[in-house]
Amino acid sequence: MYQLLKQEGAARRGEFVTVHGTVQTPAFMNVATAGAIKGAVSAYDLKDLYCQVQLCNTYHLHLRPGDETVKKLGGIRKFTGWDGPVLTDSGGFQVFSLAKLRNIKEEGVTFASHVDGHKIFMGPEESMRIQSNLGSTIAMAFDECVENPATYEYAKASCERTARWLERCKKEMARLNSLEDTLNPHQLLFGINQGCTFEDLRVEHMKRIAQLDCDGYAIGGLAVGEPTEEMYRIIEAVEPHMPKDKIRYLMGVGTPANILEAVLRGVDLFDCVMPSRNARHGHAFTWQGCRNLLNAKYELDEAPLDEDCQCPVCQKFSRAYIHHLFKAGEMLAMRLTVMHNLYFYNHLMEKIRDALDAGAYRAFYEQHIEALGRRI
RNA sequence: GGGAGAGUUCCCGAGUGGCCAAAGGGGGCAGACUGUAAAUCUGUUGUCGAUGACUUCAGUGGUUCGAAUCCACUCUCUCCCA
Repeated sequence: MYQLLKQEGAARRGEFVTVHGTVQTPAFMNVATAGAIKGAVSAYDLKDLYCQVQLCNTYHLHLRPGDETVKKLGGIRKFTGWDGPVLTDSGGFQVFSLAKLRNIKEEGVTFASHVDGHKIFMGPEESMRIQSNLGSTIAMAFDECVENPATYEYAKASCERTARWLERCKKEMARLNSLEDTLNPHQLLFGINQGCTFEDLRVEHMKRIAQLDCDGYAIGGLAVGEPTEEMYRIIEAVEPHMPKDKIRYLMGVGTPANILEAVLRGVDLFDCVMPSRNARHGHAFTWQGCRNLLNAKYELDEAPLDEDCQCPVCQKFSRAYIHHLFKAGEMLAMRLTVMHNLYFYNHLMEKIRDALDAGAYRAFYEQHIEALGRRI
């Protein structure tokens, strides 16, 4: 359950209590799609990085190693060695990202496996069953993440269907949670708001799913190619209609600046592949902006990735060394940079919470928003 | 000493008369990445006063309207025989 501790404008400081641990919000979830954070970072490292919640993916784990297998091995938390809360994404986003291979109907979606091309059918019930087998703390509703741009007609039909799917998810989850051999009888369900960039569809959809009394509410289908200002506009339109006593999760977002902006607009929870993916591609996030360690200018730079960072990587290694590791194709380059970036994101959230606790979020925002968006 | 082959742009390597500033790799330089089919993708990589000009394919000289490509000699390297 979510408890609002403090509010400053729309920005919220809260606490989300689950059977697998309490999450201090605003929080960032570290993305471990197939059960591991890419870049050779294990659950073993996550404590050092102040990770609170790990996110795993239904579709990927269903394909490999198989959700039944994960269940036999004690569930996703035991399997990956991470004993904190885990949120599993529903596979809805994969329907979108595997766009060329899909066929969407009322019952669900048929699409081709990216591993071997075999046909997979997934609907609300299938997604809930898989997530139940994975035994995550939080299951996400099975939704359709519509491409941008989309026509009004398609967006309307799609988000109405997503609302109907949520009702089915809720029903199936209640059934699964009451089964005797379920891994987590207290598995939570988050509903997902859709409606593309159409404010009226977004609001209407939000009002409708708010009545279903989910354990949390997510805003999905943003940061999929629309201008950033559009995203902020949609959050502002939807937020007043989100239940105050439920946690709010902005899916797949974002840059450090995006997070500051979204917290300002009342969002509590985030996840994004950016800190890990960009790290693998040589980019380190810092309080002064984002730097590309591949650049020749770091060849003789003995400073740490971020002079203001207390992470294990910045305590020991120089930009010059990490630059060299990237040039030499050493996997340590990725590991170190991913670790730094995840620490940076988690630490950024901690600073945001500190500022909210002190009633000084607006000042914190003003102080950092410009620098965080820079490229250095 | 005799015979055979080879020298191409930062590197490897294609090119055997004009469509060649020269394929393709690699490397270099930069960019992208937002619920991860992503250790991936894109651009660029002779010089300049730049929709054109100039210099370059070991060196020198030659044949030709035109040469990285043909000829002669020189240099260097590799292999085989002594």
